Parts: sequence; structure tokens; C-alpha cells
Amino acid sequence: MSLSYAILASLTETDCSGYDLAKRFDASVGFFWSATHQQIYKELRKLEESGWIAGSSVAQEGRPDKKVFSITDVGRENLRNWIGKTAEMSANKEEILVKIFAGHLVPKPIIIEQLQEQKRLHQERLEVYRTIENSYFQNLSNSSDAIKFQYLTLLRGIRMEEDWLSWCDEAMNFLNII
Amino acid sequence: MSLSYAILASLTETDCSGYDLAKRFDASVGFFWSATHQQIYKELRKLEESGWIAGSSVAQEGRPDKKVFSITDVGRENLRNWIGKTAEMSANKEEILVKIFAGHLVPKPIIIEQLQEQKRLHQERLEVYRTIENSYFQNLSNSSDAIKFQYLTLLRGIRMEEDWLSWCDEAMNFLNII
DNA sequence: GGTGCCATGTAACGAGTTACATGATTGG
DNA sequence: CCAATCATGTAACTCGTTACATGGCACC
Repeated sequence: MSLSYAILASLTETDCSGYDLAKRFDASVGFFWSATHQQIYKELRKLEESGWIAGSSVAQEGRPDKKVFSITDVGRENLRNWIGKTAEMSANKEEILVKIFAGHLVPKPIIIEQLQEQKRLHQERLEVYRTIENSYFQNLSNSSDAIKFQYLTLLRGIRMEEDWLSWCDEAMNFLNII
Repeated sequence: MSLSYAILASLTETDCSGYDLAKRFDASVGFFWSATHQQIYKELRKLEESGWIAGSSVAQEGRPDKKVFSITDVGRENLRNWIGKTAEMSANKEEILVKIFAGHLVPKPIIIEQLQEQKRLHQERLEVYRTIENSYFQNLSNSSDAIKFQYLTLLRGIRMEEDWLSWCDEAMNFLNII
């Protein structure tokens, strides 16, 4: 049920087609809620049926038509309402930790390699975040509230990645001395 | 497919019934891979069918019989193999960040309240982790490798919660000055 | 001429959640 | 006597993933 709210939240920024949304879920929004285009199209149909969003076909030159969705008043009201309700902590699903947990079953270098790979992935993502920070959030004090809230989500991403990196190092040091 | 590996990893520690596993998924293992008992029983049947685990009924006095599972050589080999394969980064699903993202739609105190609630939840969990650290990982240097690897997963949990707490504070400070 | 982007989907499957069900025993 | 714990499940459902499908246009 929460993908729908991520879509609604995204639509408060700009009206979007399914395709546009899919791209945003590969970037900004996708950093805290991932979804494929198939799932998005499905959810859009549901949201339109319940009247939380409204879509209208837009003809384009040299490109396929697209259906652009915007959030309705009902949708915005429902989103507001949902925001006020207590959020649950996210479910933990950390593949790497399952591997570490059973790390004693394999030679140490295999685990070190896993940690290094994990570190590389988080480093990459951190760089993406840093780039976004520098290009879109330069002048925060003059920005709208909407931008400021978006910045907080980016900041969470940055902190999270930094934290992963330092745990990876901590873990590798720990393994090297045992 | 990954719940199965979490179960296997858990069974390398001790043989377990479905019920025991369900409890462990509410504690230690559950901190990085969550699952309900229904899901666990389903998965156990699959794992037994494919011969990765073996179960045997154990009669008990004053309690229902239970079926205790242990990991087979085939299962252990498959787990080892899987550990060596590159782990993906976990999918992001952070309800609280969806709420923050759309935070401009509601009065500021509602968002502050959400952050405070989130902080409370993470604080609670951190305390649980700290307690586990103090009771089970006191004498690390004299512990087995298995214990040391488990400690690394706990350490990840501790760092993660600390990181959430500091972001919550950072976010609330940020919101109080805008 | 091939690759990649734009744009939207269907179909089949697997993973995960929620509700419901049963029945014995232990402890207050 | 009531609640909690032990122990295992079925059924219905929603959520999410993977594979496949289509067709035009732009760019090199």
C-alpha cells in the first residue's frame, strides 16, 4: 500500500506519466522507495480508479502519446492524512548481513571480498548523492519548503551511505586482527 | 529466495523447530531479516523437499511434538556457495522518508512529531542491541569465529540505529530554524 | 543499419502479509 | 478460570519481480 503514497508524494512535485515516474523511481524517489515500471503502471490504474489521481492523454510530436497524471484534492487529503499516522520502522532485509552471520563457513578472504564489494557499491551511491547535493541543493536558504524537505531525505541517504562505509572498514579491520 | 538462506544461516548455529526459528526471527536474525512464522513454515517445507535441511519429529512431555530441522551437507554447501556470490544492495523502503519528502503538505509540528516517534523507536531498538552486546559479546577475544561474525552483524545494527538517531536530531534542528 | 530512448503494457510467478484455526499445558 | 506459551498449520490476498511484447523516432 505504500508505493501508492510514494507515487502521490512524487506527484505533489510535478505531474508525471508512468514513464516519468519510473525514471524518478530510478533516481530521487527511488533512493528511499524502489519500484519497477510494471508495478508503477499497475498502481497508477488503481489510484486513478479510486480517484486519488487523474490522468489525461497528451499527444506529442515524434513521440508516443503519454498519459500525464496529477494528484487530486482527494488524493492530497489522503496523503496528508497518512503522513500524520505513525510510521513503522522499515523491515530489515540485509543480504550482506546474512552472509556475514554465516561468515565462519567460508575462508576469510571471501568475506573480505564481500565487504569490499559492498563498500564499493555504497561509495558509488554516495558519490551520486554528493553530486545531487551539489547540483540541486546549493542555495538551500533561498529554497522552498518542498525543496528543504527533499534535502532532508537526501541527507538521510548521505548519512546512511557514510555509515555503511565506516562499518565496512570497521568490520574489515576486525576481521584482519582475528 | 533469500529467506531460505537466512534460515540456513540460522540453522548453522543450532538445530531448530519452525517455532524456534520464528522466535529467532523476532530477535537476533530478525534484526537483519524479518519473517513471520507462516512464511518460515512454508520455506522449511521447500528446503526439506530440496534436501537442504532434514527434519525429525521430537516428542516432548507436557508439550506438543516438534519437528527439529538441521542443515544437511548439501544445504551447507549451497549456503557457502551463495555467500561467495556478489550481494546486492538492499532495496530501499523507508516509509518515514516518503513522509518527509511530502512534509511541506502538513503543518510542521506533525513532521516533528513523526521524527520524534521515529527517534523513540530507534532508541528503543538501540537499547535492545546494547543489552545483547553486554550479555552475549562480553568476552569477544576468547569467542569462536561464529560468535565474532555474529558480533559484526550486531555492530551493524548498533551503528545503524545510532545513525538514525543523529539524523533525526539533525532533521529536527534543520526544521526548527526554517 | 543498429542501438537506445520514449511509452505502455500483459502474464506468470514468487515473496510476504493478514486472518483464521486448533489444542494442550503452565502459571497466576 | 483466564491468559500466555508451545507448536503447527491453511487460505486468501496483496505486493513485487522477471520475462516478454510492441512500435515509432532519433542519433551515430
